[in-house]
Amino acid sequence: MTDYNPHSIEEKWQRRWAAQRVFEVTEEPGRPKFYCLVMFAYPSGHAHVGHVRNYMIGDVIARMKRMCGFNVLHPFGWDAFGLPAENAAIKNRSHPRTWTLENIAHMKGQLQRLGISYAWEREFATCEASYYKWNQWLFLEMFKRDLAYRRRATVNWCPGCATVLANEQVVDGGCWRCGTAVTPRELEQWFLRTTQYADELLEGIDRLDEWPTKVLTMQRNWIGRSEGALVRFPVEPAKPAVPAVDDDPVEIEVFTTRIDTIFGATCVVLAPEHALVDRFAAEATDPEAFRRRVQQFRAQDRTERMMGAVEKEGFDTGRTVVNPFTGRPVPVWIANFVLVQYGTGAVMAVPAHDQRDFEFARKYGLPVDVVIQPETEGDAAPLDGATMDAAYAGPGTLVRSGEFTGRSTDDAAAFMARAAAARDVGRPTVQFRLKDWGISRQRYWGTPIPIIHCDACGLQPVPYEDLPVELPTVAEFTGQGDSPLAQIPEFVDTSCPSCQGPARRETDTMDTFVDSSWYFYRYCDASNDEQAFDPEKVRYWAPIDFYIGGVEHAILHLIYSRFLCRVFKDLGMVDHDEPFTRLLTQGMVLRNGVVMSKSKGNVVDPDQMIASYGADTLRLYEMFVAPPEKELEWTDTGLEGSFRFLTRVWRLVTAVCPVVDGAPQNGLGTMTLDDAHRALRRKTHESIRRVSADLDPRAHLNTAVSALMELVNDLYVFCERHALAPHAAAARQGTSTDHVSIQTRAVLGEAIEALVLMLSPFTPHLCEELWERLGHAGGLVTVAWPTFDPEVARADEIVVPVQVNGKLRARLTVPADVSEEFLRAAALAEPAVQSHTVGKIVARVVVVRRRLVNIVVT
RNA sequence: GCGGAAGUGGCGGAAUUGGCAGACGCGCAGGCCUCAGGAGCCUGUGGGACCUAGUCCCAUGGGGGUUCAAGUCCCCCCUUCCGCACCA
Repeated sequence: MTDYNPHSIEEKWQRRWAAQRVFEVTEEPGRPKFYCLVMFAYPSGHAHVGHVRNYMIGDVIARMKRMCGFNVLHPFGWDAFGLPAENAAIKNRSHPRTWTLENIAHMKGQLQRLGISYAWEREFATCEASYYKWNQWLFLEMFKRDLAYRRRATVNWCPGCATVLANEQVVDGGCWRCGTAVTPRELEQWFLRTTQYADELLEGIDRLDEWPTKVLTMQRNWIGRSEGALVRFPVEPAKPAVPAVDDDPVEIEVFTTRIDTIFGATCVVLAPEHALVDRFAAEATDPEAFRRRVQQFRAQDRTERMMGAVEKEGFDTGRTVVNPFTGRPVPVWIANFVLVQYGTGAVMAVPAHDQRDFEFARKYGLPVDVVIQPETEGDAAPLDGATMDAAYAGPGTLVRSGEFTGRSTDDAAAFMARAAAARDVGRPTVQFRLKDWGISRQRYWGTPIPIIHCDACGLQPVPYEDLPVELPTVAEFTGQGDSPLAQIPEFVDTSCPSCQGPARRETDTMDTFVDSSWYFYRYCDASNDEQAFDPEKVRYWAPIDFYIGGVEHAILHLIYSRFLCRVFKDLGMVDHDEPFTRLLTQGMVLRNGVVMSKSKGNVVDPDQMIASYGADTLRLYEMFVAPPEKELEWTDTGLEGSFRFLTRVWRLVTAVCPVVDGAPQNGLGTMTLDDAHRALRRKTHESIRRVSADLDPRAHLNTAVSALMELVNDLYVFCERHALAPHAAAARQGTSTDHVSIQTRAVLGEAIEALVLMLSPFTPHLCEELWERLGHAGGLVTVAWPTFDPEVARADEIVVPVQVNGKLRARLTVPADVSEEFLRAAALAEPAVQSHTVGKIVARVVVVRRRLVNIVVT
């Protein structure tokens, strides 16, 4: 018997898999497909054992599904555009491409050494023109349909990265990547019209029943649908002493979800950034003082203001508007707690029924007018604006609300919104927190936006035949100036496709999330240079059956992808509603209680682990030690335990090879077996049942491994009893198999082969090697997954616990198919039970067949 | 503040439908085998009590409840993690 030597085994099988292209697939109509995908990688440099965890999870599922007869697409690629490459280029005075390609080469080697079963022939990197050409094509299709548009907007500017960020990329007021506090900036920007699909994106969530609820909740919150009404308050003229800046009558439009409280609106409040603020300042008696106060609010830390950490402050503009429902004038204030980016940037304040408004009113002595009275119980006093100490936001009956007085809040809001529409002072509406997706980035290392600016013709799409607009090679990266592309005249200067006159290219590049929001379709047809993908191929493979990735993409990537899925559907290129049927968000890998990361200095390099223990040990350890969704605390001793287990498997299988080789397993059904043999068969079939269910549909990889460990433990006991290797005592008796019965050989053979097959998704190299040594040629990648016989898996004797008043008192060993009556009688006759029932009245005996007996005494 | 998930031995974690709590592994202890053991194999390992071959009690964050039966279902509270955060 030779020792378990992972290195030679792993190299041997990795070479063979590649040479025989065993993981490459094509469409096979009529054969069930399975699209297993892990989120592709940003090539940041070196992957650590935390990065590779999800690749290993995906590999277990892919390999298992392959054995179950599915045509499995399991591709990999690179999310290769992005800032770090550019920053590294600035630092090293090199080119982002160089840095990126080197990292890809290294990380690909790491994944290949782990034996992940990717269809490498479909690999691509998004920084290749053959990929981003289709980004540009997609952009133009959207531009044609008005789903991509340009407008001047206040955007989130990250001074650290010197670029714009989408709302989704601002985390706690800072840049999601570098953490620098973002600042507002006015720029012409490109947007994708995600709001067009806001309702669809929200409703679709209800059908994503194989996604973690956490992700669904986050998406619902992010979309932030809110039903309410827009109401216009006409602005009254400024005092005659101050000339109006212009004579247009103006209105302030507010969004409210509580139009039923509008009779209690005692002022209207504008955000400091509201469009009317400047005009009001100009028309104020002391414009300078007015502007100074506004400026104070605008200067307040944006983050803190958004997070409500700043005290509510405001001032009266001196202007009034008319409440369209009461006809009475109410003052207009400007306050720091009103957000310009939500709704209309103006609100009506109803202090009696909104806590924020209440606090504001109390601070500045504004009236608190109660217009909703709750259902009073008994003699509770009705609400009084003068004495309340908090707003009442609950349900009730409208009071002092004109013709609406007496209505219930249940339907008043909808009714009054319609009334506003009838009077032409407002309308019912739905607000979303979700905004259109700003995709302009003032950086080099991304997809150039294929638009040409012509002074005569305006925005002109680059003609399709001119795609791709390739990134020019930039000689040197300095990090100076706003947009690298804008500094390259050869790139910028072009001619208008429409009038042939001189024109300028757009110099913004696309947010890299555009690249990553449709790459899964490209895998289906990765080398197509005629179109983004052949819809027929995507029809075969999509949607993705199993998608694995980090929960950090719960909002950004997964909403953008769901959005582009709908765009492709409208383009007639896909026919499914949702791109990802099932989503698994894997947990992080920690070491010493903190997330493994280069900056924390606690990373473990997979290559070092492979050098010490082999890839199979690393794979098994990460699959076994925690469920996929949970965090995994890295321990060296745990890893050694996994190595020990594989050594145990190796010794077991190689030792019994001569015994089981050629054993007549197909005769098992007719053989007469003794108890020990039946027990092992039962364990084998029970293990097949458990492992199969644990992998699919449960994806409880850790319990699947423990079931296999149990099987191995039982096999060791069986071998010891039957004087077989690998036990030391047996080994001393020599390797002769003469004493081994045909029954033993058959039962053992069945168990060993099932073990090797079921372990193979976890530790494929080891299992391939063992499978070959068991006498099978041709590899096991597509060998059928073992099936179990429920009759064999069922125990013929079972242990039934007996409780008295819910406390365990005895155990009965009985035939599995025993009747309830027998169980009941046997339980009552048990001495250990009788000692607790003697002298008492048996009130009830609960018998659950095959589970337990509970005797209730009083 | 709102929403979500979770809380089980010394540790990682099991427990598909309410039915023997602690599978499997790590660690620890003892034994076998050995020149040796940081290899291998076997055994033990939630806590406590006692009349210690055994028996009994307690135990899944805390407290109530439903039930013959609760880690699992319901209510209240505590803690941790995550998400959203003045969204009108």
